[in-house]
Amino acid sequence: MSVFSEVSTTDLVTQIARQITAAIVTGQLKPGARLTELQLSRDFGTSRAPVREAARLLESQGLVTFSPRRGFSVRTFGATEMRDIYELRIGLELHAGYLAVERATEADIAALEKQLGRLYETADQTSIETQIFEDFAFHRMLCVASGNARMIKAYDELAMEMRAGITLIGKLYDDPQRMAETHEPIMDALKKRDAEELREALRYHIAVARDAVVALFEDSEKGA
Amino acid sequence: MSVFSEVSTTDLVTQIARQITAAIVTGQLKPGARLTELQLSRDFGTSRAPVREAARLLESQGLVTFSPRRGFSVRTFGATEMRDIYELRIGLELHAGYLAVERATEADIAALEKQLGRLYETADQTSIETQIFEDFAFHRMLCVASGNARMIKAYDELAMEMRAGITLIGKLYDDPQRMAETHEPIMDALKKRDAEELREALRYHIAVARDAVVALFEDSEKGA
DNA sequence: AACTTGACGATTGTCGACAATTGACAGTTT
DNA sequence: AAACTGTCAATTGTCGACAATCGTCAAGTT
Repeated sequence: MSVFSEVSTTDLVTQIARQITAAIVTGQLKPGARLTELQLSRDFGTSRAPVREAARLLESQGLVTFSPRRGFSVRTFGATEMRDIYELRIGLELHAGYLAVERATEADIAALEKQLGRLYETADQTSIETQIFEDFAFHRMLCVASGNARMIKAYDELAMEMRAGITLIGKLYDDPQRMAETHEPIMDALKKRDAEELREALRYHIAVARDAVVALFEDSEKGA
Repeated sequence: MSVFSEVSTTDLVTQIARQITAAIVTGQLKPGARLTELQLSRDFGTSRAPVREAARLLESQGLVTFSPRRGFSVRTFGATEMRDIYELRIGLELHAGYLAVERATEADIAALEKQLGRLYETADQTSIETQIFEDFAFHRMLCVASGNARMIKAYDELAMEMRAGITLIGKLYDDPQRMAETHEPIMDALKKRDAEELREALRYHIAVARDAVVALFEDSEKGA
């Protein structure tokens, strides 16, 4: 074992993608905004090539859209799109839970309980982004507990889109404390390794989130 | 309404991505094979830029892997990876069926029945690829019938990986006729709009495919 | 006045070249 | 002989430039 740790040599594409992603999910870049390559390359102090590749990467993640000869734009989210995303998440996460009941290790469950604790800890944080981050981390851990790597990848893709959409709305959880509490039935069912109970707990939990998000989107669409 | 139809101006990236994809899913490019940009650009008669972008596109689809400073390689599939993929597909497609029971239009169902007919028609085809293609088309239509656009996208991503993996094995269905027949219970349940029956039909159908594929991969891994 | 045409600026599509890094091989030292 | 070091070919990372295309807007025509 070496005394030294590796030095990071992250390439430009990764760095640029990260920065654009951050700008989108934090709402600094609003949906529909055009991302011209020249402008971005000026901002980053690079040439257009890495910017293009980073943008294509984000396109595959569903954060930006691409039209030939028109370039990249920050993805716009509609109510039906958010409904679709959450609906898919239900199918995904219910199955992750089903698998986790059989496969979750004690370490997995311990990690989930610890994460549940973090939900309560951050409940008084004013930062919505932090709360969302911790909430997503909990659900991601459930996917990890499913023992299915592809499941995690699929969840990450969805989470990115959900995060961008939620940030767009600006608010979601009226009561963070209560939000944390609604994870308890999920935790209980998993600890009991009761597949059916976990299924229902998850279905309810995500459906509530779906309805809240979709309603907010529908309102904002009516208003606009 | 114009007399003329649009002329295609597909850009190089799309064309290149298509060709590489075809080469991978048909097995002409074997897993692990390195894709050097210069070589590819020579083959396609273009510069490296479009090749890089096409390769990154395929990476996001899971067909090729990318390592910094090492470039692109055709993705290698292992037994556990294929198990994960099929497992996720189960969660996905079961939920698609659940939604389709409520949302499928008569046109959706008619399209599915027509596609079922094509399964029988192509059952005597020697080309495995054609059979796989038609089979996948059937299941894709189920996702379409779910009325969830995001579901279709997720399925397409999975299908691409499944197709590449299956082609790698070279064979899958011993009896194409029987393969076609096993779709009947799915069709019946959907026509009856019986959610629970459809769920079980799909679960069984996909689980059989999963077991077959995983077994083939495990054998080939033992052999190698 | 409404429509068509033409030109212009902005932006993307693609290219060829150079710099940086990697992996392998040979040469050298102990 | 083993290990280390230096060199070199191969490949990727990045760049700047040119050509092609699109949207816009003004000018011209009916």
